[in-house]
Amino acid sequence: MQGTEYGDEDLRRAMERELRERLEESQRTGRPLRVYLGVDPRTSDLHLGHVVPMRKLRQFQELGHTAIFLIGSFTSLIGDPSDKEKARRLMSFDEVMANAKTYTDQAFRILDPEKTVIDYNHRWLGELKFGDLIHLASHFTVQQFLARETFRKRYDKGDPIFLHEFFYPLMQGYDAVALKADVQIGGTDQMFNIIVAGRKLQEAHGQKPQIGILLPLLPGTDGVRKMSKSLGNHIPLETTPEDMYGKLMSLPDQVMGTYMRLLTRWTPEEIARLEADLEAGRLHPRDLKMRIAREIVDMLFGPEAARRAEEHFVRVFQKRDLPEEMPEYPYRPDQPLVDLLVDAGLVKSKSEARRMIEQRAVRFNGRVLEGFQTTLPGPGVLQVGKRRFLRLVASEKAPSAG
RNA sequence: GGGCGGGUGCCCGAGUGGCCAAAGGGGGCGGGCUGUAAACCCGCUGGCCGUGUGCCUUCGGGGGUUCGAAUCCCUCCCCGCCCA
Repeated sequence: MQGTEYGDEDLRRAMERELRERLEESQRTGRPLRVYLGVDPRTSDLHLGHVVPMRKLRQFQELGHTAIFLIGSFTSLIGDPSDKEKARRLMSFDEVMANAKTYTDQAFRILDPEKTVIDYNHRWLGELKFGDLIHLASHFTVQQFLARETFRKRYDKGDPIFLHEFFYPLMQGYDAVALKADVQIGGTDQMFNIIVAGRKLQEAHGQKPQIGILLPLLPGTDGVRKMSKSLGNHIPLETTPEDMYGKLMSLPDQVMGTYMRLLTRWTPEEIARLEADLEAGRLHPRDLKMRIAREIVDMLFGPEAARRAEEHFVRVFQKRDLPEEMPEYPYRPDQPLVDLLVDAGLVKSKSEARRMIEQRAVRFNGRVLEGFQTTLPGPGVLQVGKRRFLRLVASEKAPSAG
């Protein structure tokens, strides 16, 4: 149960005991445990925050248990209210399935594709009748829901709480029933869904209640709030090793410990040593962060990609050299700078282009450019800010006469 | 269904006839500095061009009053509270 977090000693002890018993039983009977992790495709990206529970799932997988990666094709329609202080938009099934399209590919960066069971909860949630819902709901009181912090806050503030939001835990709880889950993995914000809703509904259906493994939440790039795409503080899995490395380097120093503990493959002893070195001034914070970034990129993309990502970072951000590779765009002698920046996609609008020029953020071959209507003397490297680069190349074909 | 309060830029929020492209904060971006795309400091943050006391679009939707509306009126939609 290393690395778990329950916020309540009794619960922790109970879960530890039950897990031990269930593992022993599994060993005795030869029946692997059914361990599941559910992820809602509210967006198209999985991110580093998802990696934490996925790695835990992978551990069970390696021990020979059945790992189920559940895609919340139905729960996503509502969205989990557990971690949000406002109601979420209802989504359409098509939208959700479109988002889910690459989820499995992304997940297989961590999970073993050969051994992972992929399932979708619309298969059973979509089949429930109104009467079934009434039965599920009858196991809970409104007070239990209102006691939850996120609903409590909204209630006190006079913010809307929609009735359908109460269905979310019922749905997730029923997932555990449908999957006959022995263990469910989730973040600490899943306490209610896993421990209350899931276990209660399983017992009501004559099943042994699942064991909840609750893992700490990974803070996002702001270093404070839970990583989430909707908060804009996420590091997506679907990106380049260079981008991931850079985003990791922009983390505030104070979350390095959390990242080491939750994401790296390092042992607690190694982490303790690194932290002691940091404390004593033997290890530079930047260097530690570079090691963390490299380790995480290595884990997800492999050692070679991690090495290249680090090189790129040193070259572009530390030495302020040009990146090895950059997008190309045809050079046109008559194209005014403002138009060029927009057409090439370096900025979103001409107004932004003008702002960038005014702020002396636009460089050509290393020299700051001035004047909106400036045209460039020839092919070369155009740069906006520190990280937007473009190689202007002579067109391969001469422009057709006309 | 009734009464009251509310719906403002990416988010939160101030503004209750002109000084409003709209305070302040957050986020984002840029510059400086650096140890890094941390921290810190400064600036920018609707669009368009002719960069000007410029033009266009924006304050839930539609309509109106006015020389002029985020602000007033009508109407519709949505949310909260209380009542039923």
